[in-house]
Amino acid sequence: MGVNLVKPFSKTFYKTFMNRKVRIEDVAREAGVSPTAVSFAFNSPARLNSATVQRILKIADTLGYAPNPHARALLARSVGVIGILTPQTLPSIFANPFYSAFHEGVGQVCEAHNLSLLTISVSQSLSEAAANAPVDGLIIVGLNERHPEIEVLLRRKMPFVIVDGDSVVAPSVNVDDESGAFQAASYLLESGHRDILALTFELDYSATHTDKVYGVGQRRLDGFKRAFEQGGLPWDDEFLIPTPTSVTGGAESFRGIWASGKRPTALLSVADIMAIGVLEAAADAGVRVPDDLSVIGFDDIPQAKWTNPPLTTVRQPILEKGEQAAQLLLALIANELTGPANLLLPTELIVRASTQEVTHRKD
Amino acid sequence: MGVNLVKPFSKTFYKTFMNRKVRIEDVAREAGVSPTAVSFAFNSPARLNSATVQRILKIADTLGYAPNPHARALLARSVGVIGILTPQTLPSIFANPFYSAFHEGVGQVCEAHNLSLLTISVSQSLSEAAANAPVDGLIIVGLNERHPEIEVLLRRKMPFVIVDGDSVVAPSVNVDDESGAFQAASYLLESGHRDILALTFELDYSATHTDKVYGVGQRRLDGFKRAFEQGGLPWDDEFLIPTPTSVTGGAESFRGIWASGKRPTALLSVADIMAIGVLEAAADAGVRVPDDLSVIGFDDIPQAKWTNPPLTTVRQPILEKGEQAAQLLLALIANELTGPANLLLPTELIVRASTQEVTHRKD
DNA sequence: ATGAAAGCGCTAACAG
DNA sequence: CTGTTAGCGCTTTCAT
Repeated sequence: MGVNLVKPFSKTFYKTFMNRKVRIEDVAREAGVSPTAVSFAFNSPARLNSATVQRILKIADTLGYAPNPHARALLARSVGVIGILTPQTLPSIFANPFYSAFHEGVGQVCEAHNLSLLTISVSQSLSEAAANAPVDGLIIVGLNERHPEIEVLLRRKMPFVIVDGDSVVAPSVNVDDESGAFQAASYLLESGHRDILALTFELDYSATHTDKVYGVGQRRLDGFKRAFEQGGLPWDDEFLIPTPTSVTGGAESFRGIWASGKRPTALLSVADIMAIGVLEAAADAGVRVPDDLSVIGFDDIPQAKWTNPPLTTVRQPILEKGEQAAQLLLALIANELTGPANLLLPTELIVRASTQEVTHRKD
Repeated sequence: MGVNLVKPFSKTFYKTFMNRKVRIEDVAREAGVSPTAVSFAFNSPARLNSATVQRILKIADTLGYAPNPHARALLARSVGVIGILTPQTLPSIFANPFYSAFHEGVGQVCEAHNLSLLTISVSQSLSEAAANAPVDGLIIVGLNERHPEIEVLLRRKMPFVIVDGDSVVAPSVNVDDESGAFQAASYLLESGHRDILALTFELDYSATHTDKVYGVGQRRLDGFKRAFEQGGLPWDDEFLIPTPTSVTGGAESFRGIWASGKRPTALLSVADIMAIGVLEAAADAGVRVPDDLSVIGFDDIPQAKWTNPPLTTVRQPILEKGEQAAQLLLALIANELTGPANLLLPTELIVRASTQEVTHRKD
């Protein structure tokens, strides 16, 4: 039964040592059974004589056979992978603690469902990247559903959920950015600050897919403005310092501000990582936080509490955001979503040591 | 030419609105051409009359067609995805700054080659997880090539590179852990410390796939021991405090040590995140670092310099490790690797403020 | 208990 | 310039 495995010139034996993967047919031939039997041995062993199953499995193992995941996915219409798509480069995603925490949340539910997580590289077209990705569904961060590239996905029936973006058709998860920003700015105002600058996301006019400014960035700005109005401080767009979303970006903005001669008593930042850069650059420049300058961030990434001084910031539940997004996506894929699912998670001001009343200012 | 798209009962029209993805055949029918023509329109437009291409593309767009990535991958024997496999849960990977930096390095080269990055969930069998993953190759972190589950991959001709693990057949990237650990311990010894405890990785006997202790963990321990020998301090396995690889793990170990009445003058840690937990717990307990306790980490994750006080640690080039691993993997996949490729990257002691001479100790 | 045959959706020789 | 045909590797009725 079955050709002896070690027969020197067995075609299968030969293939095993060539740079070609072993297919189901090779195993079948070597085991003297049909491909069907091999498939059964792997997928429904009960349908086969258990001795046969053993033999097949053993031969498969010897040959180093494993079912081709693409062929499987093609047939099963599912791969066990969900993707995260966001208009940023892969390295900048992984360098960003916000995304680490977000991935952690998504990872929790992936782990529970034994799914893997694909972080998608978007070099050119978003929709193209999405189309080529071997995923069962997508979590799209920082883009609006109405974005032309995203509408394509809708037409393609690719299941996706929107995070940090406007959405009515697709499920979505957002946090109350406006209110968080309002709290942050109000807190500063109430502490007596009247000379405040705001580090904002950059508006990248060249990238049609960057909607940050109309999404999260805009909402945070709206919150700042509302607080200013309410606090009786006229808003001026000159308060805005577009800053790269990174530690070094924040540091550079601080240096730029100081170099220009401006001496605000407080800095509002739309992201903790920028604020951390400010802290660092301020320390280097001998500017004391919070004595000389109050700094307030946004996100409450884990390291916000480790900074020196610990960062006052607006907490958003990043991990939960990831979890909810993943949960929503799985429900969508399983067709278990009845009705709209647009979540709005709360934000909360966390006062730590990087802010203080303006009256304490040394000069 | 081609059925009117909006004809109410066109089969394709119907499908478009059902929950079924549009296939190449649907586009072909609607455009009145063969599937081949549609394929050409997407993949080699030059081979078609440009008017035809336009028409096909337009119809494809209207229908919301995109080639099925699984079918494509099956045929092309490539998906444009590389995977990272490590015997840890997805959330713990993303929560770990070491992996963030590592992913960042891998992400740099992925981005350059327009590849996506799959972080694989390993619930049960490693080899099974690897087999089911739709990837062109794997970066395996923290496991030896000789591990039985990994040997399977070798037989399956799955291209992979080993990181932080022993390897002779597969390409690999390691850092000089032993020497780094030696430097760290020697530094402490030379600073007069004689009462030192070491936070080590946990040995998980239940998980056959956790080789940490025989790999990186063992090498770091070896370095510590050599330094002790050389420093004339007899080594005792009692110095070892197995600690979960997390901030909270480190904090708990600190509390455990203090609760047990031990008062070492210095703590050696095999990972920065554990050391950060120590710093935190020490601050909470009113133990001053470095006055009461010197703490030294390993890895030099980005946040090591932000801790309070900034952490003395052994730097390993994490980002470069990821980069090199990815580069090696791509070369392997492209069959451009001639001869063995086993990289050993250097480590370096970075002295910051969490350590000082023992003579300064207050008691 | 096992196998033959059809087909998942796509691409690429090879014809015409 | 366009279509026919034959798979890629696997699963799964349906038959035996």
